[in-house]
Amino acid sequence: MVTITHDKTTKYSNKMSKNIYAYALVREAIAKNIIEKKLTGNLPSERELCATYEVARSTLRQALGQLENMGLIFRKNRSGWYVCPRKLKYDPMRHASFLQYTTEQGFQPSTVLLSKKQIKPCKEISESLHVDKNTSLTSIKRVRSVDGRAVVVEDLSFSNAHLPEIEKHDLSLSISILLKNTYKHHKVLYDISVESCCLFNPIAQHLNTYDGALGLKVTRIVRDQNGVAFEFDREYWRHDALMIENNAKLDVFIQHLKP
Amino acid sequence: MVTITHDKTTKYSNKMSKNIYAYALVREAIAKNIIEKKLTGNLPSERELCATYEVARSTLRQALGQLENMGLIFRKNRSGWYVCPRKLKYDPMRHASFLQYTTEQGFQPSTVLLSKKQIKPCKEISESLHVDKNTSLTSIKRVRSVDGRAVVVEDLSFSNAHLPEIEKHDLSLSISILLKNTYKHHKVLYDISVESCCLFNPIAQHLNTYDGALGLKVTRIVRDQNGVAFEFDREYWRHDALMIENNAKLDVFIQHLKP
DNA sequence: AAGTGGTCTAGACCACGCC
DNA sequence: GCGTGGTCTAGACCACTTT
Repeated sequence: MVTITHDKTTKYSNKMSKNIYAYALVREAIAKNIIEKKLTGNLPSERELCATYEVARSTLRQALGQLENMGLIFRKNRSGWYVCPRKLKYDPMRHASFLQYTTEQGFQPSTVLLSKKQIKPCKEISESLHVDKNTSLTSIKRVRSVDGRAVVVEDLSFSNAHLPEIEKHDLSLSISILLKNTYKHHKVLYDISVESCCLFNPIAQHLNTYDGALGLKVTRIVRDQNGVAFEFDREYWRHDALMIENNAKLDVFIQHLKP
Repeated sequence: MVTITHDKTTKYSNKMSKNIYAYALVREAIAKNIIEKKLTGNLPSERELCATYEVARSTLRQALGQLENMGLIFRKNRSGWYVCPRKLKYDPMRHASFLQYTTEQGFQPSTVLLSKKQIKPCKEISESLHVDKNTSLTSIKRVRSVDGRAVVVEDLSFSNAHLPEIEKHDLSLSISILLKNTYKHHKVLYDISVESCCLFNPIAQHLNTYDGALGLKVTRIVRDQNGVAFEFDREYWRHDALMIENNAKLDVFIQHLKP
């Protein structure tokens, strides 16, 4: 049970004044309580919040939905609303393992391998890796968590020709370490793209969220030191778990790479 | 007026079957029509769609909201729902002007200067630019559009000391060209961060969207060839207008930059 | 003036988590 | 079995855009 501060004289559903709507007032009131740490852990139940702010449940849920979009709160399926933990900072260009950058930031990481199989590439992958659509690729799906909270589903496809016997390794561990130690890929290039997306089942289920939840989709094409693409990654992140960060790099150097 | 295809035998509000909910069925039906280009331009009115799919308006709006999160449709304030144009590809690391990369992709760009003033830095800016909190900075706000659709609000802060008389230039034009031609900054480094966010007024209004709409926040710290930070940018993008893209760069080179 | 989306209500019942 | 959030309805009125 959590008690929250709330000015009893405020009529949150009084929509007449200055085009300020009830859901916005409720949103701001709850946001204030979260930012000032008066609200932590789980929120009171929706029906309780309705009573507190004197609004209908759908109005309250509009406010909660926006707080969710802001990355302040999230829901566990049918169990309640919770204040979001801090975001993980992630540099998709950096040659660092999930284990490394999560522990650097004080998180407890874990990984579960969902599947491992041989696939034929879809159009996007065959074009990106420059392989024929009948080439066999090793495909693995993994879900990765920080502090017990699932944050990303990865869908990785590897060129068997480029990484012989890749399928025989333990692929729930760090791929970047495997590339370094077994395949001697110390120099790696990335093509990255990031966009806003929706998470649908079954990905949403793996992330303990709902069908249609907000996400961030990160796509990576990994190349060896000669520029040959050998790995295609799709990462579906919880939108509220992630801040993409990339530190200064010299534009000039990049131009030197294209002689 | 737009006619849409729709299997008349499907009862969209029959929620009993296989945990498939009405809003998900409506969402998929409309998405299919958009992807197959049977729906273009503006959608039928909400009340019309309610009748078509035999659902209540709030159920329909849940479906529309998810299609909006998917980046398939967007709304113009109280005028209707529209199919989204294609996304702009944007590389925040690249030393290219807005004019350049939009026209490269076949868009018609435009920029409006909203304000230009001298400010004192907030905590985040003073730390990023390593300047005292009493230092005066030139701050400009701009809104940029492609094909007449506002897509990003920029909030740029420049170090006056580093860019003397910056305030005297026409700041609705390209800053990167100004840096090159006037200040001879041919080599520039960036620190970038990207995260999901909500757009609130007045930013939401500049982007012709609603208070609480989804957005992407891109933060950039720009440094000169010596690594000295002289510009702090905050960019608030429509979430449905943008795909962040960054092409392959050698990790090794970056390590060489830190001797 | 008519039509649109935007806000809001007061209910109802369901599916699932937790005890 | 109780409490939670999840889905859904059928209205009402408002603010704004379009005609």
